[in-house]
Amino acid sequence: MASLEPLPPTYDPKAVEPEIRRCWSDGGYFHADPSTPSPQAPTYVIVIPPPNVTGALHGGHALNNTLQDILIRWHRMRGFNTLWMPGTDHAGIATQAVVEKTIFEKEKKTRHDLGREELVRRIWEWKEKYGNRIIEQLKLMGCSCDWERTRFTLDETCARAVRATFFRMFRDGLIVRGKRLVNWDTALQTAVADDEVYHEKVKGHLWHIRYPLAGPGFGVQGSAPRAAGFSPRGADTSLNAGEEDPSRDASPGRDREGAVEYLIVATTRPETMLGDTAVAVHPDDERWKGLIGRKVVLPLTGREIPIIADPILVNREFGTGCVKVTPAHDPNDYQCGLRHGLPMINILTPDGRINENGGAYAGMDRYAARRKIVADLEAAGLLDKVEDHESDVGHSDRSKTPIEPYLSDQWFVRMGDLDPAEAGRIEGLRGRSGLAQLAIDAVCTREHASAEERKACGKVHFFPQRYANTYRDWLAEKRDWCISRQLWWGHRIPIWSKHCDNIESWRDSERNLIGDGAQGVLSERRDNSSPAERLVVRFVADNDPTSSFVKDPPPSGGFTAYVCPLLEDGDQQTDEWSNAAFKRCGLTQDPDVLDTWFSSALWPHSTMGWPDDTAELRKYYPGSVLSTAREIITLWVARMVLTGLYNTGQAPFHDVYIHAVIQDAQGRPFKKSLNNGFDPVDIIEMYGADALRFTMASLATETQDIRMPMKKVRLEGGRELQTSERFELGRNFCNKIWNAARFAFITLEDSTGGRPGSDGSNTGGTPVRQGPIEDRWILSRVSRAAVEVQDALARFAFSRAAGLARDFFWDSLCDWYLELVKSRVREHRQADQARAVLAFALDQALRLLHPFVPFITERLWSQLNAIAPRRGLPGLAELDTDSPPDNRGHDKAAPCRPLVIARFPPIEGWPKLNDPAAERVFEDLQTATRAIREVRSSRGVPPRQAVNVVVKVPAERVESLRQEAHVIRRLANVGELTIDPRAERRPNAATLAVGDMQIFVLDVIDSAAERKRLEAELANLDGQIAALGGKLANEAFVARAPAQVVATEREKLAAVQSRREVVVRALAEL
RNA sequence: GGGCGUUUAGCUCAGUUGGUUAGAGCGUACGGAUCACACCCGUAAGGUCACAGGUUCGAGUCCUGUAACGCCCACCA
Repeated sequence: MASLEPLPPTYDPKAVEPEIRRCWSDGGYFHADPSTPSPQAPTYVIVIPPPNVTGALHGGHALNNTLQDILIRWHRMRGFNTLWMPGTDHAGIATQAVVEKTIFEKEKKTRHDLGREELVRRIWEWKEKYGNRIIEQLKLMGCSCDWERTRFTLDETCARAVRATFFRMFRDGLIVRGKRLVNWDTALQTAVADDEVYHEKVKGHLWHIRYPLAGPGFGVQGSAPRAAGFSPRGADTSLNAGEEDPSRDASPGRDREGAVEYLIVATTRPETMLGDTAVAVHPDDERWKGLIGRKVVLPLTGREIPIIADPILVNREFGTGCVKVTPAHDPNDYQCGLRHGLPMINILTPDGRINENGGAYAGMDRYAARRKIVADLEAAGLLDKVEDHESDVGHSDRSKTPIEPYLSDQWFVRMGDLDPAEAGRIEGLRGRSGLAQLAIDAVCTREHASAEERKACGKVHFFPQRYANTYRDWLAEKRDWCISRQLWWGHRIPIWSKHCDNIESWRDSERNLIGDGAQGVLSERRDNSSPAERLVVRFVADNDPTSSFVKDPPPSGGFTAYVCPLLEDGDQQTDEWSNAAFKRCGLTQDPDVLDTWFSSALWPHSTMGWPDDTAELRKYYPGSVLSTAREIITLWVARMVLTGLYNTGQAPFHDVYIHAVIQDAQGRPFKKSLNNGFDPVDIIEMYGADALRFTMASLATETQDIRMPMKKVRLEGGRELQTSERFELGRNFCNKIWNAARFAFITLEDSTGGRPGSDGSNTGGTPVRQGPIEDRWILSRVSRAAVEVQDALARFAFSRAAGLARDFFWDSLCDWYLELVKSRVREHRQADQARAVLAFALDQALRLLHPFVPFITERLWSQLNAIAPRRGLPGLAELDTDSPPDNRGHDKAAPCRPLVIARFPPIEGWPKLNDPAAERVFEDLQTATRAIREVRSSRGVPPRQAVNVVVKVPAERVESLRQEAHVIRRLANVGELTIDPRAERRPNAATLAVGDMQIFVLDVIDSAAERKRLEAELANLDGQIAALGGKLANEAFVARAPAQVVATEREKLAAVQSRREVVVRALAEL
């Protein structure tokens, strides 16, 4: 690094960032080693929420990864063995859809044209080509992940953990097979997740259909022909159903004698009636009470279906109070069907046509069938009426076509409570009743006052704490987790199955499978584990309607055998290898893949090499913090806790930090479709990575939303992009840091007595404690800033931490201290000590700021090392820069450690530098300075023109104030400054009363303006006196408020009153 | 429908167990090409803390209710 070239006056991130990135990368500073720096060093670990491999960096990533990097860099500098584990997620459907789309656009081929193997190959190809984009973007941001460890949820390390977990869960009876309604995309012929379904209002109709009652003795005679539904006589019998009948609504479906002839049900999807298996009414509904248990004839099919009572499904007030029940095609009906043990008739083919269960309508597209059915019902006189109806219809986000609820076989993880005996046998449940309970009990929902208490509690803590409830409430439902997806991109479900007509045919396969002969599939394994430890077989009897797994094959009748092997020593060919082996036994692998969240759930331990007992797992698991968005508390966080406990016995992290969601000015979340977000790479291009990061940190308050007004700008090249003025906050601050450092470098180099530190006594021989007040003050501020910033970070109060660091740097260091150093250096007044203090303060500031703005601070650090290599304060604050880096340092050749691994200011600050008295006095000086400036400004005194000032202070402070007078003189541009305990106001002087001082600014008088100013001040003081006096006159206050508070109020009143006297006198003399 | 959050200066937000006449950044106004920085420096103006009750000696802060906005979850025959 060419450190000593003069720095340009404006910080140029583009000139600095690539060089710094290379320096960090070459030095390997982000790499974590389980045994370095020392076995005793505490560990700090964050696993990155793996971004979607198809993804590009967006605002949410910029925020979340900035915050994680701040935590990581902070702890690395504190000497922790620090690991930030990076990686990407294969993101099942999202990735497959993207690749399918590009293939279709280029080659007009669907995945069915390509076939499974070829499509998966193409997706891998695509992933290798484009899958690192987001990683590269994270590097641009300066994220200090251990890139050597970068994982992918579909790589072999993760795949082994997936297979091992599935095997264990299957063995423990926690993975089961079942029917389930999925959101079926008939265009893509795949199930899509709930969150991939969007709802759209669609104008449709509500068809009211008559279901005639079945059985003898009901309604009019001749119900049998009507029951067939097709009979024209069906129409004849509905005598009173015409629109002209005013009594119809009051007693629909009754004949002239009031006997019930038919029930009317309403539906938006008439074709689903082909799969109806009941009509439900409310049990307390007087209209239909007597019919419960009878049957109706399903029109068009002639099937008889029961009338059942269901208070959950039926809303008495809605429509006729009768509901058709189609368990295979509606989620509510499905639940109802389960409650009543109803048959479930699937009427659809995967591509959305009516299947063989649809009788005459089989083979028709569902919408064609709908039209035909409506026409047939009308012809049969069974269509009561048709209403316009607007309803929310679920659409697939991928194909934009309407979703069909579709009943299919799926795999589930059981979340609920198990039979106690069963639960007790499962080691992974650690004595809990079930997986959901295991995860619920791991999280603390109580408030803890301190970090120590939290640690003692031993559970996972959420920040902000309220999100613990979101987590717990969702888990408390204990709904089974559907883990199968009808996709090709993902972890294939490690289950091979075979249907057997009888037990003998199974015995053959079994011999092949686990026989001890050479032909036994699993004998190819290297280890000596017994078959039971590496192979689990479960059976489902053909005649079991619940499809429950049993351990032994049914002695009679057909059944399906499900085989789950533990394939943990495989390689990338595992699927091919095992498929071939099992094929020889007549077994075929389940075509589905696992839910993406199944592998994400294992991320904190799979990335560390579990199920092997690796050094990484021992050192870096469990992690310290998980930082993520609230929308995946349930999908991801809960499942990580659950699998972490189940597999390892330990929750995967101690704290969960939930960051806010960035929204636009209208409060809408950033969405691609709205194009209301920003591209962090654009922001880095325009303002620099540090500006992006500092702004992000400043925004990270505890609220759940962050609003970010965006605006469009057009670059010189004509490209249009979205940005926000708020990033100027970060850019301006970086420029300030840059220039303050430039000034410091000039000052430090300009030393006639050699650079500070060159002789080892870098305070110029002057004990800092006796120097000018600004030295003691800024050093005390350095110490306090170190404490306060770290205190805020420890509470995940990023905005506060950034604000404190900024205030310290800009307000204290730049606006006050540097301004005072200027005159000292120029006047050679204790200049060496000023340089020493300046070098120390800048050193500490760069360290403190590094986690927020790493690039600029690292660059300036190298310059500071060259100019002032030794900058500790002997006896007061020793620094690691004062001695050469130890042998464990990463970069032995460098004269100084790079900032990225330099020591952070101590968490307890620098106790020997704390000087509250100096801070108090300096505050008074600041107040006096500001007061004089105000007078100058309001009188229009030109900045260059000095004013003369007389200050009256109590006699005991005269000496000390005379020593400190340079602060006021310099910063308020005061010429003659007289300090006199007996000073009197002079004519033409403006009068100020601050603290215990009276300040007279001479020869600036403008009677009218002065009167106005004094009167305003008087009004202000009177207001305060009224408030304080009223409070103290209140007997209840004096009696009940703490004595301390009362005493403070009395002191305040006295001080304000004495200031008032000064003002009154000045007014009188005017 | 269930849960959660927000409402403080023109804008975006702080305000730490209740205790000065409520703060910051941006924006605005005035002054400043002073040898670190105009992406800067100095100064100022700007607030019935959404509304209505209550608790308290004392409420931006705690409680109840109302309103508006927003997020998550569930559901809509």
